Amino acid sequence: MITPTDSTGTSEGSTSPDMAGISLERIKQRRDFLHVAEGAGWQTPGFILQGRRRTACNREGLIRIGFTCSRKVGNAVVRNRARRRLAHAADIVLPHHGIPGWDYVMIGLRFRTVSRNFAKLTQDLETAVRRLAHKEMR
RNA sequence: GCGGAUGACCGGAUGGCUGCACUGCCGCUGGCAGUGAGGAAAGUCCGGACUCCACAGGACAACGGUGCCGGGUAACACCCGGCCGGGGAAACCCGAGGGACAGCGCCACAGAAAACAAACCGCCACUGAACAGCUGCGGCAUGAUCGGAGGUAAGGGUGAAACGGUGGUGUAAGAGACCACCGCAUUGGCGGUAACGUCGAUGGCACGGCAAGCCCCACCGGGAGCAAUGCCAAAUAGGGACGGGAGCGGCUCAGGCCAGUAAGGUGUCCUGCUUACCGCCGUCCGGGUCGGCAGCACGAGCAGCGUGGCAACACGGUGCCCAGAUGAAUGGCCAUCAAGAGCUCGCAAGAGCUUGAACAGAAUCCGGCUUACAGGUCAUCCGCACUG
Repeated sequence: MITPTDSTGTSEGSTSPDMAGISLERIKQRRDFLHVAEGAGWQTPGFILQGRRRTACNREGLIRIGFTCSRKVGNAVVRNRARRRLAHAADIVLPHHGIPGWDYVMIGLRFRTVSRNFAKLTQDLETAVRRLAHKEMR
């Protein structure tokens, strides 16, 4: 019920000219995950978001995003599904609401990441991004 | 038709929109096309392939595994066929199924007794005592009670298991003491490749169970694993080789300023000289972390055909190429259709609505085993009922 509007939203976002300066990249190195984990965190009903501004910001318009779903989330099928949902939500939200120059990590939770309504999952991500920015200011 | 047994199979289909990974192409911030999970991909329990290490001669010891027979296989703890034992009315199912005179050990509870014989309740005759009975008064083919010294293991009861079983002869009562059948042991014939079966003879019961307690016997096994292993190789630091490399000022009254610098150390005390060494600079070499590439998908491969074989399987020829990621792709939604399930209406045929799902995700690759699994399909067989 929500996904058709979501999918058209992403297609508009990726092709819109005002978002041309922002690009997304996946975090794959363990030391990057550990670096982000030292920053601020915010728990939502569907996941935990960690975020940190990169110190050596060589590329200004870049947002990096990583996903982690440990074995506590469930078996392999459930883990893959949780990771895909988080990645999809990040593709929708971060080009609009993410702060360039930041690294984010989304952590999946047992049962809740998979069962959470997807529209609410995207809203959670928006508020979490704002909260992290607010925490960083203080 | 109902109930059951066994074996095999499927694990929604089609279309659209939109994502992801890899490959190829193009007019390359992108676009197009192709391909993209399973029967268990799982558990990581066995067996291999392939690497490296060790030994390069295998054996012995230790440790681990396997354990009826024959066959299949690269190999196996797997598969096929058979044997034996147990279960079932049957189809069929289950079985770590070698050795208990090589040795050690154990046999709880119950029971009299648990391994070498014995005897609790019993049964039996003998004998002694007193009592009763009978008497011809000497006693007794008498009855029951108590004691003594024996015989016996049939019956009772316990147990997973009790020193062969059932029936008879026999006896005081009994007992393989004897007989018949069965079991057992030894032995011979026949059938079978064999496990084993079968027929007979002899013996006369001796030799309890547990080897899934240790053990013995036979056979098998060197160790570690794709994060194996090989190649390429940046920055930083460190190692080695070769080469290079000698400077000491000026201004200002002073404070200070300008210029230059790796310019300093070691060598028997000092001075001078020298580049002998370190530190310094350059070039090269080797090791090596992150990373990249190979290993890595044409293989004990898949489909169907033929031949041999009861079968597992083998052989032959035909066709096909079918995931390859590395914080790890293969997803989501919609529509239509289909097996099935539920509810309502209906005598029924049927109609309407809802649902349309399980276990679960490749990670070097194969052969197995085990475990999980919504719903469904097919074949063969057994029993019962019905029809003819």
